[in-house]
Amino acid sequence: KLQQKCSNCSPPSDQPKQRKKRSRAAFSHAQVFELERRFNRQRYLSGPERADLAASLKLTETQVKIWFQNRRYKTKRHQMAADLIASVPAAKKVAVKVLVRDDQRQYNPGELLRPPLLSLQPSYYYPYAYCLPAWTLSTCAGNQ
Amino acid sequence: KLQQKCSNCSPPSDQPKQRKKRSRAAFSHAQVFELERRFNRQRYLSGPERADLAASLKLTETQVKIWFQNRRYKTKRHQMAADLIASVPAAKKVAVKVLVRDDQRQYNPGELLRPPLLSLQPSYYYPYAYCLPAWTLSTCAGNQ
DNA sequence: TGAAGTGCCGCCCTCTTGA
DNA sequence: TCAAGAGGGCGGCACTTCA
Repeated sequence: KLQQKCSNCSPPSDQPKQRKKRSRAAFSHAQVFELERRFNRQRYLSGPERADLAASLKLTETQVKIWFQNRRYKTKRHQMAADLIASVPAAKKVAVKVLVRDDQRQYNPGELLRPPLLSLQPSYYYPYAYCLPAWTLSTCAGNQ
Repeated sequence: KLQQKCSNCSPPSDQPKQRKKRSRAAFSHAQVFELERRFNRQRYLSGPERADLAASLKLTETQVKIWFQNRRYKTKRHQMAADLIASVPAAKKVAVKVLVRDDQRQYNPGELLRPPLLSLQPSYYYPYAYCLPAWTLSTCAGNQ
């Protein structure tokens, strides 16, 4: 765990690394609308789904992937903030008593930065689920 | 592929790295039987499934994970070998004509190193699929 | 022989940056 | 503001090791 694997790998550095020239693409309203609509339906995309969506929106798969990633994170932060202000008023909900059964300690103000780990959401979370070896194909293909 | 990223990372090397003393655990017949039985049913385990199985077999989750990984690879090698010898005798099966409908080209002997990509298996492939944030919990918890 | 080691890939999460 | 960069984790695949 404390290995700091490759933090400074390839240190000989012949090139100064080129800085990459960040571009900040700024998607169109239509693109954002479609992404938002899809996100509302599902929070994670499989490989093929991502490819289709990217193609239909004229975006790269990476852009779609990153957009969903950022979108998920944004939602989570808002959720955390909402949970925070909802729990501060000292008005304990009954539901809370049930949900935190595995963690009985009282939360100090500082600790509240970490979310309850059991959000008040329904099932909500749904990390990636593939059902086809599509990614295997692309992986093998790109594996020069 | 020809990157050898971290082959000689951490070169200052204060310690000679301790060699790790590989132990080669050799699972019991009962454990292997159960693993085999499960593998016959599903080739990939989700996080919770892995945890349950590991607990019931008195193995670590890593051991179960690695066992499935090795088992998959072994199966794949055998499959490749079988495909190879099955296609060499120039005795075209009828089934083949149907299964490769999307790829009409004739296979040259050299290309046969790459498997048909449409194995003779049923649905078979089924890369990991989660449905619960269980791994999120452990990830967050173990996050230093 | 087969569990474990090694290296590389991809996706995820978290936090930060800068156009 | 928000797409993208950067760091760290995890599982997978392809081999290789060696008890």
